[in-house]
Amino acid sequence: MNIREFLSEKVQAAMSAAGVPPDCGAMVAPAKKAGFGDYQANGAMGAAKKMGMNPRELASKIVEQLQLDGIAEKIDIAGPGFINIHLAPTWLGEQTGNAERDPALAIRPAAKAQTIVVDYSSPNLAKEMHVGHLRSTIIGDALVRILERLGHTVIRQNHVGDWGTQFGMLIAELEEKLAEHESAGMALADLEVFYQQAKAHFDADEAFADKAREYVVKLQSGDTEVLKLWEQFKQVSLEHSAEIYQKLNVTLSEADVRGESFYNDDLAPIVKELKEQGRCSEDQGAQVAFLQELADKEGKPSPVIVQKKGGGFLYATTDLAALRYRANTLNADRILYFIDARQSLHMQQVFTLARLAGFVGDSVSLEHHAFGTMMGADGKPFKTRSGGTVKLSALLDEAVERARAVITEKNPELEGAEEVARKVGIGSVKYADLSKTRTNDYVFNWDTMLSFEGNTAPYLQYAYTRVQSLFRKAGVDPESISAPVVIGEEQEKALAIKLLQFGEVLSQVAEDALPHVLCTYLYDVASLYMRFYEACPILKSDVSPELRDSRLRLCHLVARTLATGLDMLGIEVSEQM
RNA sequence: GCGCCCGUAGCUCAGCUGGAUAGAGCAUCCGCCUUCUAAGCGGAUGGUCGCAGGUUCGAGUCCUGCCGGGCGUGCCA
Repeated sequence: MNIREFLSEKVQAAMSAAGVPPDCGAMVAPAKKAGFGDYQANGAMGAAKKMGMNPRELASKIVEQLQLDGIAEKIDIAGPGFINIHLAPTWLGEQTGNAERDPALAIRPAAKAQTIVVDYSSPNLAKEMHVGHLRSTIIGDALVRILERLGHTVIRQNHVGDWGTQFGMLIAELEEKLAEHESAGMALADLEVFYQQAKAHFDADEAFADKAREYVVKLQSGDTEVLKLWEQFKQVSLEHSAEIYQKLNVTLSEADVRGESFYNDDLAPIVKELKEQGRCSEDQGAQVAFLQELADKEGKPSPVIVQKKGGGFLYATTDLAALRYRANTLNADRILYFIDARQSLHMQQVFTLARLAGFVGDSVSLEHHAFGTMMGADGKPFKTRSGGTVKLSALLDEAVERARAVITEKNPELEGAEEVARKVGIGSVKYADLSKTRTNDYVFNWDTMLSFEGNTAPYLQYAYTRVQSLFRKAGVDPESISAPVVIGEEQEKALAIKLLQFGEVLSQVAEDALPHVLCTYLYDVASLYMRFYEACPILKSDVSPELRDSRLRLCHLVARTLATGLDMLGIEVSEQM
C-alpha cells in the first residue's frame, strides 16, 4: 500500500469532480505536524488561484466530492485551504495487518524492471584503501541492494585503477623484491609503504627510473614478463580490497572488477572513431574534442583531451570506452556513478561526448551522484597527524574495538559479544556516512562517526533487539498470531502510518540515489517504536490477549522493516545486544 | 577570470513537487530503571535559515546581486 499515491488518486478524482482543471496537482503529503491530520492535500490553494476562486471555498467543494468512506475518519479544512485527512484507525489496522502478513512487506517491485550499471568503490590498486573510499563504496553498495530488492537487474562495476604510468614504477620495484626472494604477498603486505619505497627509489635512482618508464611501455604493448609481474601486483592488491569489502559487508566480489586495463584495447578505436566523426582534432600535438555544449559565457568550448601529445590515452578515453561498453554490451538503461564531486566536470564532459559520438543512446540515463571530499577538523582535506591518510582498515578496527568496550560495560553477560561488536562497530561507521546527503565537503570526526547514541546504527539495531527480546520472552512465533491489528493509542497510529510508508520511501531512494532518505526513515520507525514501547505495554499481565497479539504483530512488522531496511544499507542486526 | 557545489541551533546534520509555529542527534540542565533490554523515554535551553533585493496568497526552498568557504578549470586519475 502506497498511502500517498492512493490518497493522491482520491483527491485528484475529487478535484476533477469539483471542476478543477486536470493540470492542477493534488499535492498530497504526510502531515508535517501532529494536529494537522495524518496526510494533507495542498492542491486546493494553487488550483483556486488558477480558477480565480476563494481557496477555502474550493477546498470545501473538493472535500464534498472526496470519497474516503472507511479510510478517513475525519477531513477538515484549515488555514488558507489545507485539506487535512485523518485516517481511520480501523483502516490503518487492516493495512498494517496486510503488510505484516506479506512476505514482501507490501513493497511492490518497480513498474519496469531495468538493467542498471552501478560504478562504485573503484579504488586505485597502487595504494591501500583509505577513508576517502568509504562513501563511494558504501553508498554505491546500498543503492545496489535497494535496486535489486525492487526487482532491477544490477550490474556492479568496480572500475579499479590498475593501469597507467605509476604501475611501471611499482612493477619494477616488485621485480627487485622478488629477486630478493620475497614473495609478492610479503612485499606488498603494506601497499602504502611499498608505494613510498618505490617512489623514493624512483626519485633517487636514475637507472631505476629509466627501467620504470620502460616497463610502462612494455606493459602497454603486452610484454609477457611485465604483464606477469603486473598480474601479481594486481592480485595482491585486489586481495587487500576484498578483505576490506568483507569487513565492511559490501557485496562487491572479484567478478565485479572491470578495471581501467579492461578497456585498453578499445582506446585507439575510440579515438579513431571520434576523429572520423570529426569530433576531435589535433591541438598542440594532442587530440582534443571541443564541446560547444559545455561552452562558457563567452562561447569558449570545453576541451577534452582524448589522446596525449606522445600518443598515450587518458582517463577520459577510458571512461568513454567504459560508457560504450556499459550502454551497448551490458545493455544498461541507467548507469550510475558514485564518484567524488571533484570529477563533476570530467563526468559531464564524458557524458556529453559519449552521447554526441553515439556511444550511448538517448534512452540511457547517465547519472553522476557526486559527494564532497572528507575534510579534517581544520577544514583541509583529511589527513592524520603525520600527514598520511587514515587507512580504512584502521578505522574499522577502531570502530569494532570501541563497540566491544561499550558491550563489556553495558552487557557483560552477552553471548556472542564479539560478533555483536563487529556488527555494531561496522554498522556505526557505515551509518554515519550513509545518513548524510552532503554533496559538498564534510568533516571527518572519530567521535561522531563512532558514536553509539541517538541517530546511529546501534539505535536501530537496539530497537530490533528489543522486539526480538519480546518474542523470546513471550515464547510466541509471530507468524502464528491471527488476531487483527487494532490501532488505539496515538503511538500505535503514528507507528502504523510510518510503517506503511516503507515502499514509497524505497522508490524515492532508488530514483534519487539518496540512501540517507532511507536512514531517516528507519530512524523514524525506530524512534516511534521506542515511544510506542514506553507507552504501550505488551506482555504485562493487565493486557488482554487480543491487544497483546495486535501489538505483537505491530512489533513484528517493526522488526522486519528495520531488518530489511538495515540490510539494504548493508548493516547487520543481532538478536541481542 | 570562468564553472560546479555549499552557507540552517555551540557542534554534526535533516527539511520531499514552494505550504501552516524551521526539525533531529551531540553537548548543557531537570526528571524516569523492584514489572516487556536505560545503547532507552519525557521535559528544558538553544535559530536575524550568510546578506540585500525580487517573484506570490505564501520563500529555508524559486530568480538576481553581493559576502564567505570548498573544489574544478588542456596532456595524473
